[in-house]
Parts: sequence; structure tokens; C-alpha cells
Amino acid sequence: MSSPVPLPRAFYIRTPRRVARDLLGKVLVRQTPETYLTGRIVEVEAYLGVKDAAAHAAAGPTLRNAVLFGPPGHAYIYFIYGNHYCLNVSCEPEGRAGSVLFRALEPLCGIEEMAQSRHLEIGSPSDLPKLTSGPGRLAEAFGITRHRDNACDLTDPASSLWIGDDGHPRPKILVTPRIGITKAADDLLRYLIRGNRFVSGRTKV
DNA sequence: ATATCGATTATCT
DNA sequence: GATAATCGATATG
Repeated sequence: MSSPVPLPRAFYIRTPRRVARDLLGKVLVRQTPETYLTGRIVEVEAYLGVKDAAAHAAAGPTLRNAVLFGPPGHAYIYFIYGNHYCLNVSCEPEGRAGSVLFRALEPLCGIEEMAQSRHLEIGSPSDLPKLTSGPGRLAEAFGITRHRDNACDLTDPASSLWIGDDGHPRPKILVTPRIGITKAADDLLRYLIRGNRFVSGRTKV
């Protein structure tokens, strides 16, 4: 396993479906002078922009969702249910609002610090998924907030949050309906690594 | 094992 | 004033 290399802007100038599929197996990095956290991306969802009833962009641009309409490769972070932050990356050329939601990571570096951020004690390996399995959980584990990280450039390793490729082999992928939405709930837009134990939600199929 | 429910607030109608 | 791309706790089989 080598150290991650940032994914270029061009990676994100594609449809959310393609970006979502290709993000599986890549690495999310939180890097500051004090901190180095990494996690493998094991579950994501594609949101298709204004034509997607389930997307935050569906009603057109607002102050909240402005990043979705901006240049690709940037972090769109929203606050939900009075409790949780969730991370997206903007896709497609500027002006189109497609994005990919990060739903689960496999913790790699900085597990102890993630546990602190999550206010959890890790007693056994079976506790690890509680760190980063779920969009709100992974955001908390990585200290992601709207105030701190919204509109951050995820292609720039000088950002404290970025996405890289560490040469991990291309995973086997499973596609299912998205989770937690009421509109357009049947579309197959959730992508996950088959058999990965850090994937969120139920393990049906 | 699955089901239901309360928490808590930014954002939009 | 209603809603929400969630989580964790509680209840029940």
C-alpha cells in the first residue's frame, strides 16, 4: 500500500454515476499539522442534479447548495436532522449540479483519533464499523463540518481534506437503491464494495 | 434479529 | 411552520 496521490479535477468532470463507481476503493484523507486520518471509500450514492427529485439541487440553486453548481471536485457539506453533517463531492462541469454522497469508509490511519471524535471506545474489531459506517458517522470521525470544510477543494493535497488513490485494486461493486430518501427511491444509484464489512445499513440481497 | 421513535436545527415554503 | 441524503436507544420476536 503506497501513500495516496490526489485524484485530478478531470476525474470529477463526469456523470455522478461514473464518479461514484470509480470512487470506491479510493481514500479520503484528513491532513493537518496535527492529524493524519485516512479511510477507504466503500459506499457512496450518486445524486443527479436538478433532474433528480431526491437531490438537494432539485429546486435549483440556493445559498445552501451553491457548491453543487460550482466547479467539480469540491466538498458540499450539509447539516441534517439537527445532528449530523454529510459530505458530498461535486461532479460534472461547472453549472451542472451532480454529486456523490460519501456513505461509508473503512478506517485505515488514525483509528484512535477517530474513536475520540466519535466518543467511542474500541473494545474489539467488531466495534470498528461504528466509527465510519454511515454518512453522519464518517463526518464526525473525520471532524467534517459545514463551517470548516464546505467548498473545500478535494483535489488539492494542501486542503485539509482531499481524496487520493493509493493503488488499491479495483473492487467488486454492487449497485442498490439509495437509502433514507422518499423521492426517486427506486433508482439504482447506491454503489458499494461487495462483501465489505464497513458498508452501512442492512446486509440484505 | 427487525421495528419504531425521539433528538435537534439549518434551510426553505 | 414543516421538513430532512441520520443515529442511537429502546422495545419486541
